[in-house]
Amino acid sequence: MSLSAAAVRTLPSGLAERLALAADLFAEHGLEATRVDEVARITGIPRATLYYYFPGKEHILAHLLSSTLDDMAERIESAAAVPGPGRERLERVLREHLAFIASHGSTYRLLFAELGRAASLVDIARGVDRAIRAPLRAVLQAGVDDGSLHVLDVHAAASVVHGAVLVSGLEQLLAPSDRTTDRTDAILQVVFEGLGKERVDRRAEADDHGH
Amino acid sequence: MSLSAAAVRTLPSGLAERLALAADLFAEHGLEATRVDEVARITGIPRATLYYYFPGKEHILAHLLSSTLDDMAERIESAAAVPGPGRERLERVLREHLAFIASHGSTYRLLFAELGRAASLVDIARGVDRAIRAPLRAVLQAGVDDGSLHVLDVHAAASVVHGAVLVSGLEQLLAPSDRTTDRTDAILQVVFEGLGKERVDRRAEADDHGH
DNA sequence: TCTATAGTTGGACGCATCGTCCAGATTCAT
DNA sequence: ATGAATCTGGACGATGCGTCCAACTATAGA
Repeated sequence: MSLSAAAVRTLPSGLAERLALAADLFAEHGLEATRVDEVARITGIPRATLYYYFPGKEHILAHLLSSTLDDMAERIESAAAVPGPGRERLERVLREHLAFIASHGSTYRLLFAELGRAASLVDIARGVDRAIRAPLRAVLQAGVDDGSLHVLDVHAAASVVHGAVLVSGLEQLLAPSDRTTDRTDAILQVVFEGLGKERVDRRAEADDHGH
Repeated sequence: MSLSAAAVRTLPSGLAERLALAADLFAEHGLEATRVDEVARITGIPRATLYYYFPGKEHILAHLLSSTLDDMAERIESAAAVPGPGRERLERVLREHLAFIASHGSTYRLLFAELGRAASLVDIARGVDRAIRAPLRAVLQAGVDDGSLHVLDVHAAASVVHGAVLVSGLEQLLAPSDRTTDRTDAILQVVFEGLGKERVDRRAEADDHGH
């Protein structure tokens, strides 16, 4: 919806479903190395029909990315919407984001690959901002306002957190583990506590002993 | 050198130099959308000569990425090698990394774009690990050992920090600013201090007053 | 039921670009 | 000077994109 790649003609929902089958293809080979014939074969949608709905291959990909982004936006926004202090909302958003990467691995990789591209799929960058960055900034700001987060520069913090989750999440994809939860906790620990030494550890719940 | 893409024949240094001119091309259009004829035109190296040295287009790209990685490895390793507490070495590495991204923008974007790709350029991932991740883990571990860093999980911390710097750095590329230093400081602040509230704020400079 | 309109498809086509091939040119060491 | 290695122009086959169109199917209205 949000991308300029939006179909000139409205795409029947049946087709939209079957198109999703092509995501892995694109993810594995990249945009150009993916053959339109392959997409047609995998999805069962005739080539001519693909070109009936899309002006070209890259628009098929854009549609896939776009709908993935819509999914993500929805999940992240609803995680962000749960009331509570900014700090907790942020944590929820980050967990959701990590979970999303884990479940949509292949598509997410693509999103990430096309992200830097200056050329054709620019709108993707906008979509990423809408789906991820904006909600991130919102909860960060909320945390600043209610004093539950230590944030001096919301914009910088959003970049840092986004990158941290993105790269960590992708790394988990490459070296999958059964202890996903542990890893998630480890990532969040770094994000919240930072790497610097000086701090009063207030979470006296675990083993620890004040300071 | 390190990548399997290493030329079958040794590449004359003259060509290597002129080849660098093609980096922007690849960066802007991506691997497949970059025409070999364009590469030939831009670099002044005849097409036949390109194919004399490289088995194919993607190997040209791999060579570019590989030598960029070598540069980066050198700079980051030397930043990491300066003696001192782990915490300071880490900071130096991160600043170097950010500076590198800023100066090698286009190539770096590509590196990042091809990173997730499972297919042809796998070795790139290995190169990134060698050039960035390994030094990062080393200084993090040093910080753990000498007590200058607060790190529970070196691997997770390396991912987080890498992602933070990567994404923040790329973002600076897209929206360049004259106050690069400020931004760098803001990024490092988040990395070192984290987002959690509870801490003894040693920077008692600003207006604040508890909460 | 008939018919017009929109949706859908197979198949052939033109075109761009890749990578190959090779004959000839150039360089370089002996 | 001569042979070997390096380099280059140009032609070629193959592949895959996107276009085109004629035919087929569904649907809706009369």
